[in-house]
Amino acid sequence: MSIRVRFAPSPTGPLHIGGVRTALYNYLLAKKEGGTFILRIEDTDQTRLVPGAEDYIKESLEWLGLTPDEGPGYGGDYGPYRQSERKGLYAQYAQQMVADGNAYHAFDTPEELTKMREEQQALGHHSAKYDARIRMQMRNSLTLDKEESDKLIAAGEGIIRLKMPHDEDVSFVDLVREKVTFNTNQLDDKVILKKDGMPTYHLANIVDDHLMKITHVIRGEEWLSSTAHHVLMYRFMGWEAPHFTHLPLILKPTGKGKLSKRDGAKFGFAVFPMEWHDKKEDAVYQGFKEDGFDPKALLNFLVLLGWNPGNDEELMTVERMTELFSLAKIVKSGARFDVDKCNWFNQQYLMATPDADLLAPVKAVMPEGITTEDNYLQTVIGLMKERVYKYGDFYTEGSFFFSAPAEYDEKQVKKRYKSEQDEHFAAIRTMVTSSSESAEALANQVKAYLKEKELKMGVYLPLLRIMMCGALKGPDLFDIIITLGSEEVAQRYDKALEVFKKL
RNA sequence: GGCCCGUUCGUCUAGGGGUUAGGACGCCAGGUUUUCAUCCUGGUAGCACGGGUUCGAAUCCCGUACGGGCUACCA
Repeated sequence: MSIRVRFAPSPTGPLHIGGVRTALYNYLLAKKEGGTFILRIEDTDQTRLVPGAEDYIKESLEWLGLTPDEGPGYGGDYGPYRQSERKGLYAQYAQQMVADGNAYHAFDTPEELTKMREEQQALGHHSAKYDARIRMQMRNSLTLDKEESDKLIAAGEGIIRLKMPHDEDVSFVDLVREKVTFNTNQLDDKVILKKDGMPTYHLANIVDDHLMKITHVIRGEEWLSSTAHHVLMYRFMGWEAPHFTHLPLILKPTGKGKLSKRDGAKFGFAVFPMEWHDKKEDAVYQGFKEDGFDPKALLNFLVLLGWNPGNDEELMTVERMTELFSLAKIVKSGARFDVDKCNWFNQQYLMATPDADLLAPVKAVMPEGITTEDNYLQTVIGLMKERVYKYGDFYTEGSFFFSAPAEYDEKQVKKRYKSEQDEHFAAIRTMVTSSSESAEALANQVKAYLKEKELKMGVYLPLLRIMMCGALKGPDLFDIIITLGSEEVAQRYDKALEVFKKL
């Protein structure tokens, strides 16, 4: 049987980086096994829907290259792929479970539920569950007489809850954790069909996974605790359950807890694939795309956060990941998000990408008002690419390619500059402002002069660099001079010397 | 609180009864460079703790501690 996996996000906001990794693992398994990667939108909670979130998810997946084989807008024989459009499908299964005695109608109001929880809390039961012990004290089709209950159901009142069997161990195999067991006495009677007729996650999930012939469920660890409910429902329906794999969570770089939406701003990096404008909060969350990451680098970093190929390979294309991927090698424990390593991956990709291919993404993140010839920018890219991490760094780290230095490293200038050197500077100026055939030729010319006059390279060259760049950093000095062009070099030269004299 | 899952360098991880506990990021030092970066070489640093089992435990078992998740008519 062909493998079918799904990535099933809820369109309640932007796609979190943990979700990206979940999508990636699903994608990799599908591709490795020649299976199908499905996108399913889990929008059963109408109150939490966020406009634009679904489009954001799809755009993000496409930017990352994780394009679904089936899904809303992608076609497929098992649609619709949006749960809200499948609304009519779910009730019959809930009703079947009721008919079989595995579920029941409940009529408790939210107030009654709150009251029950408060009472239980007062009795010393922490976060009381609607379970076997409690259900006989509540208003439902199990406690009310049939006539009354039927009347309420006919009036469209109530919801449907799963009826947990008494004291039964429910086990399932998690492909990374092996056997996991829950006792039904610890499990609550989960709501499966809501007042508005929508299913909850639990029902929608098993119905759709079954109908869509999903073979492997790969999802975050937050679902591990409710998997016993799902397993039980498959059993109630007489359906074969898919294989389960629960992924360890991605944790904050430091401190406690899982990586959250706000950690991006807190630690200074993106936690979303693309920029997200939160209208409700009137806030903008940064994205890896806008931050200047190569999606391939992001994926490479993410794939290793919770999985390894079993050897020392780290730099991998998606094709290579696909070859090597295996659920068995997924790690059990949570992984901290390490910004440094993420940057390092991007740098590796940057260095391996031809300059011409970098042109477009670098232009895309250039600040407004900065316009350059493509040829010029490509030269800058070539010179700068092994000293930057992200696309935006070409501008910030290589600012001297776009405007003359506004200030100079005073300390370094004072250490080296003396006005007696002016005669030599005049001579060097002539060399660097006349056209040279190459950086190498110019370098030889200047160095020959310094040697002839018995001057120190360690004094003149750094000063020359500071004239051009403002500081002791950047690519080869003579490459910079050639790239800048004699006119610009002359201007910077004169301006800098003037400043040097006053220091 | 209850239930479930987990714990190897600071971080990501390999190893899964006998290893000098391996790699990568970071960091440090040296080399290369006029500088920064790249690159090369070297270094730093780890099996949470306590009991078992065993000739022998990082590895198996139990407990403790710590971390994580769940505990909604959210997903």
